[in-house]
Amino acid sequence: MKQRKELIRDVPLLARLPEAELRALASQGRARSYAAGATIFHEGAPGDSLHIIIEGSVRVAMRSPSGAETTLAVLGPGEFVGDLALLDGRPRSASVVALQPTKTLVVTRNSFTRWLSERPQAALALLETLSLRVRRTDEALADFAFLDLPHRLAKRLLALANVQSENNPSDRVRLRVTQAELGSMLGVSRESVNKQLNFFAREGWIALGRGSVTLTDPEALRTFA
Amino acid sequence: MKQRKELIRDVPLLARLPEAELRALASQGRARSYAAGATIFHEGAPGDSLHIIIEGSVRVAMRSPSGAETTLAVLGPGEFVGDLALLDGRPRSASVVALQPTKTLVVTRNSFTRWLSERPQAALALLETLSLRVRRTDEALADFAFLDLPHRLAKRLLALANVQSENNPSDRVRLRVTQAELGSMLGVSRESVNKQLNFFAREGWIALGRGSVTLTDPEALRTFA
DNA sequence: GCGCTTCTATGAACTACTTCACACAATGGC
DNA sequence: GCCATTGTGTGAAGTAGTTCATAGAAGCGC
Repeated sequence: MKQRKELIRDVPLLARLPEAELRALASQGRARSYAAGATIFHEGAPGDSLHIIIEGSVRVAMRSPSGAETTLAVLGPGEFVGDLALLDGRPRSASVVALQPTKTLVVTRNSFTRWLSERPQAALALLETLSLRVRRTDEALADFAFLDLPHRLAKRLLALANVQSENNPSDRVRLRVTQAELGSMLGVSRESVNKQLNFFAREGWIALGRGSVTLTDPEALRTFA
Repeated sequence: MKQRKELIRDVPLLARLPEAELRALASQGRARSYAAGATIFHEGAPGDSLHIIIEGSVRVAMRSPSGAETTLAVLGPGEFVGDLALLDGRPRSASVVALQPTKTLVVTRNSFTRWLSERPQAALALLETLSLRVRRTDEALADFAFLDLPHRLAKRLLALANVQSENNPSDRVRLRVTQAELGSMLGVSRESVNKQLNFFAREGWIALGRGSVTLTDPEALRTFA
């Protein structure tokens, strides 16, 4: 019980709520575990639960009619997925798959909406979080409209580095991501990502490994993007 | 006074609130008028007000470093802009320009947040609206990643038709939009839009005019998209 | 009514991506 | 240790978009 409450503390959205309210939400949740590669929920399915990620990481993705996939986000501990279906009652807008063995805390719609309607402050915090999300997505949309692959890729690498090294401010950040994954995030082919990464590497801005990209000169990347 | 309250009734977001609460919000708002082409607010500016559109229409757009523009949305009476800056306290994420002579009802941050924090139901309704917005934007993002111009264009025409003919369910919808505007919505050049529209026209699905696109066979367009 | 501006139309040359084909390297299962 | 799988690297050919140039038509200001 103690542990769960502590974990929820890390959720940016909820971190500022009084302890008693945290305890109330935590007590409603049920822990679940997923193996690497397991699907937490499918795009289009009816949704009545919110997952707070306790451990591991997940990929949020949408599928095109023709079978291609685009990655909307990769989320880790302290973040949550499934809130949309909960708030507006519609089917899941995207699929969520565990990237590693992952533990989540599942909160059902009933307990969440009851909890939320009793706590105006939580609703305001959630509004703020959703606001930021709309901003980020709008920005991504603008990037798609304006920027070519080299610049989008540079931006994305820096964004990934930002997320990963929040507590570890070392200069050389090593991103664990494949070129195919980058392609699916950017809406381009794996080959194009490869060629562009090799260009960055020849400039000395990054170093490539199997399944990893290491930013050796983030500053140069930033001025490029 | 009566009139203002009636107008707010049309805002989808707020339409289900009890009358007394509507009156409370309306009494906080101040009417403002903008000429066609006037800027309501600028991307990057500090934002402390929400605009509810009473009359006319506005274009929400972001600008690239190199000066190009992308249109995120075109909104009409009953819709609102500026909510993000109000909810998360950040600068304006996009610029808003009046397309026609436009009247808005301006609500300041102070009165809005006070009003909102006293009304849990309103917060829930807003959460639902923002949820739907996140969904729409994510979908737009997926369209950018998956679809080529012909399909994106077809989809956009249908979406515009949907918005415009909510009350007018006639088959032949006439959209008042220039090809340059379509290009800025889709992130492609005006010329590409032109060529694709002409293809649709040759197929007999639409008819073109100066500053307008008329959907003559929406069904065919839909099966194409 | 005349001219200015906005909008549509179209072709030619260019570029940034795509798909396909293939080679090779590292890792994991057993 | 071997094989199957997953990931990277690269070139050739194709294509969907770009920019640039140029033209005409429609509306608007006065």
